[in-house]
Amino acid sequence: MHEPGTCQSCSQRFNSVFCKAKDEFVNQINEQKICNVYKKGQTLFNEGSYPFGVYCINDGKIKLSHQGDDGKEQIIRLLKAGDVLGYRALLSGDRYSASAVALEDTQVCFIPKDLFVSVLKMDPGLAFEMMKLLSDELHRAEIKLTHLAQKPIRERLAETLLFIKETYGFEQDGITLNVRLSREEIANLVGTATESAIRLLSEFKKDGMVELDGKKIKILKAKELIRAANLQD
Amino acid sequence: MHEPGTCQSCSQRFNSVFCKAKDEFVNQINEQKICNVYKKGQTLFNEGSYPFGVYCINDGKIKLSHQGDDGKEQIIRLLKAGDVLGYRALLSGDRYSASAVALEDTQVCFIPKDLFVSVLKMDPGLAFEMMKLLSDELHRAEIKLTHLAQKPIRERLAETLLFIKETYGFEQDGITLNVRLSREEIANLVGTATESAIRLLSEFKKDGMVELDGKKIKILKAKELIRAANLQD
DNA sequence: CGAATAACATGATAAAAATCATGTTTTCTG
DNA sequence: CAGAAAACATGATTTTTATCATGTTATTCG
Repeated sequence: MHEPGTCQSCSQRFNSVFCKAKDEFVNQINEQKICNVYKKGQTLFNEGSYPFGVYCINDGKIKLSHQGDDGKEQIIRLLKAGDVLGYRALLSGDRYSASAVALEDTQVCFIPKDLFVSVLKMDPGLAFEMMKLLSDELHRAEIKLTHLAQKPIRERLAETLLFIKETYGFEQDGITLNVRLSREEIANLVGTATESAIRLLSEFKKDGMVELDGKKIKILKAKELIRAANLQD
Repeated sequence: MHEPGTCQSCSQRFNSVFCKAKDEFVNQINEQKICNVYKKGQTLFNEGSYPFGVYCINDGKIKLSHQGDDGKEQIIRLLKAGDVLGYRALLSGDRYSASAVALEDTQVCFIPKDLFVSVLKMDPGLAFEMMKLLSDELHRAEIKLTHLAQKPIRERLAETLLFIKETYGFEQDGITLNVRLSREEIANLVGTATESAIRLLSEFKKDGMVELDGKKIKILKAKELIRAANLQD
């Protein structure tokens, strides 16, 4: 991980919600941004606290999770370089409804609330991208909601593995998922008990669909996994 | 239900996402809007088709639902006068991911896509309200997602009844939910089997929390229902 | 390095929820 | 209005999933 440069030359600039933002505003953001590194396991913000701005991931991985009423974690989003977080609460005028924790050492730029809001008001391009982002997230949430309500855990686990693949891709070998998640985190992504996730992962392994080596998960038969996920869309 | 007037004088104007929109744009919308009445059970749009604009409910009630992979309905939103629908797909540049069906005779105004988008680009007030709306919906979806993953059906049913109350309120008597939903629809809102919803409603009745008279549901003990929903937030 | 702790794994059991079956009531429709 | 269809209700059964228990393997940290 190298030092962050300017927003203008940021490798993620055209890969993020800021892709359509005017140069003039990108310059303003560059001047006021505050870059920071969060070590693996560190918290960016906590559910219940007030947002003071948005975070833009330069490099690394972050999980966003809710605390269920009984204290159980539910992971609602996985974020990577180019992703922005913290906007939901800010736009709703709410406290954070989720906590953000780094899954590995992660470099993020913080953009203060007032600046973000004022740019959003002056730059329709950014505003539109923001609406698109929100709409896409809403879509994803609604699909997940339907699957949680209707699909058995085995299918949801298969789907989750494919989702992790979509989000973080593979390592150089082309088959190992490029993120390390505990079985508990996988369970909290699927929405099930940790033991159930472990058990089904073992089944997938027995069926030859995946290979397990500690937290390294290799996808051996993506097609069968897709079948196991039973996706129509 | 009376004839729709102008958007300028619409009873829902300041009750909707258009509350902050400039008069100039409201006038434009008024000129191009197309009003329509949908009978109970009629479909406004279907999952999979392309959006040509957004719908603004003047009077009535609408359900938005997904089709699960196995064909089972999942109701993702309940809408009432003042609510707008169809924007998610439009902003994502997608097809509709849900179908909209009138729960009773409903009057809606249709605003063509191009007009809506162009106003959205020129009116930051409207754009901001739209972002707030999307953020709020996203929030709701994420909470529901967590509850689907973590809470037993009994709690979710209690929560659903309270949600219906929040959305549609009571009839004049102050205790009867102001909407008629079939047991199957309630189940599809809760995310459970119809029989389970029926069974638990009977339990709630036996416990004296609700009174059932066909599709009329009376909330007798709201406090106990809140307790049964086991809400921390 | 080695003890302590956390994560992983798996079997046994219990609880939750879906499905199946059947009968009743309500609603729709000719 | 009567017959048909749909919705509602409830018991019995099966399936799914969570929980509990216990042992093993990794990780962390002094």
